[in-house]
Amino acid sequence: MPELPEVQTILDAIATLIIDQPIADVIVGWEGVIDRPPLPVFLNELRGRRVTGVERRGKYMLFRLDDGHWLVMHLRMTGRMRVVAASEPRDRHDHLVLQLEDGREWRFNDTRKFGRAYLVPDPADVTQRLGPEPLSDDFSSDYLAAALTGRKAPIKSLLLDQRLVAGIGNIYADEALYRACIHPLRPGGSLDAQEVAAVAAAVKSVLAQALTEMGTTLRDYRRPDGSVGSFQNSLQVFRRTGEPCPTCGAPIRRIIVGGRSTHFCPEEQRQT
DNA sequence: AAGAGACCCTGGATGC
DNA sequence: TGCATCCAGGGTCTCT
Repeated sequence: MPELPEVQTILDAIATLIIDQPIADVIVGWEGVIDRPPLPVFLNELRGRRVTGVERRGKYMLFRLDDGHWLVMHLRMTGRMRVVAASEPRDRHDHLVLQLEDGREWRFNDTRKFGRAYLVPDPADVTQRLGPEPLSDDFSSDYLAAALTGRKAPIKSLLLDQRLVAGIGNIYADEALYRACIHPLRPGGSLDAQEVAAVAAAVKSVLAQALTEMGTTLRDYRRPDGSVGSFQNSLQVFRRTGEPCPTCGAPIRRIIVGGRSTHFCPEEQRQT
C-alpha cells in the first residue's frame, strides 16, 4: 500500500521515536515476516542493538544499527508501524515487536502478511536491483528516455517496475500519467522526447506534492501516530471512476493494465 | 530478454 | 441475514 511519500512520512515520524533506544528484546508473532537471516540468527543479532539512523530506498525502510548491520523493512500493501507503551494490547496482526529498553514497543503490523523484515550487513543486499530515486537528479528525462527505448510494455506498467524507477506505486503512477497527459496503455518506447520529459516532470511533481501532504490515506495507511495523510483530497483520477475529469469534465475511466486497476481521462490522455 | 500471469494473504465491500 | 464473489495502494517467481 504505501508508496514513496507514505514510506518517507512514516520513516520521518518513527525515526525520532526509536533512534538511540536499545532494543531489549524481539518478539516474532508470525515467522514469515522475517525474510532473512534464519529466525534464531535474526533474533540473536537484533537483541541489544540500537538504531543509529534511518534512510529510505524506494519503498524500503533502512534502519542502521550500532553494529553496522541494517534492519530493512518493506510494508508492502497493509504494513503499519507504531511505537506504543508496552501496556497497550497487541493486535493479532502485530507480527514483529521490538521491545525498547524504556518500556515502549516498536510494532510492525501487517494484515495481509506481505510485509518483510531483513537483517543484512549492507542494505544493497536487498535494494541492489532498484532503479534511481524519482526525486533525485539521476531520474532525468535523459535517463527515462534511455530506459524506455525499445520497450513495448504499457508506460503504466513500466512506471510500476521498481528496477526502472524506485518508489512509484499504483496511485502515483495514475496521477503522474494524468498530469503528463499520457494514456496508460501507450507502449513505453512510443513516447517522444517531449512526452518522456512530461512524464519525468509529472512523476517528480506528484511525489513532491504528496510528500508535503504526508501521503494518501485510502484505507490502511496511517502515520505512526494514527493520523492520516491528505493527498487523497488531491487525487485527480485515482479511484474516481465515473467522476468528471478536473480539466475537461469527461468521466474518468477505469481499466486493468498489467493486472492493476488503472484510472485515466479518455479525453486528456489520448491513446494515439 | 521482455512481458504476461500466478501467487503470497486477510478482510471489507458488493451482489444475490 | 447469510453466503459468494470481487477487490485491494506490492513484489517475486515462473513460463513463454
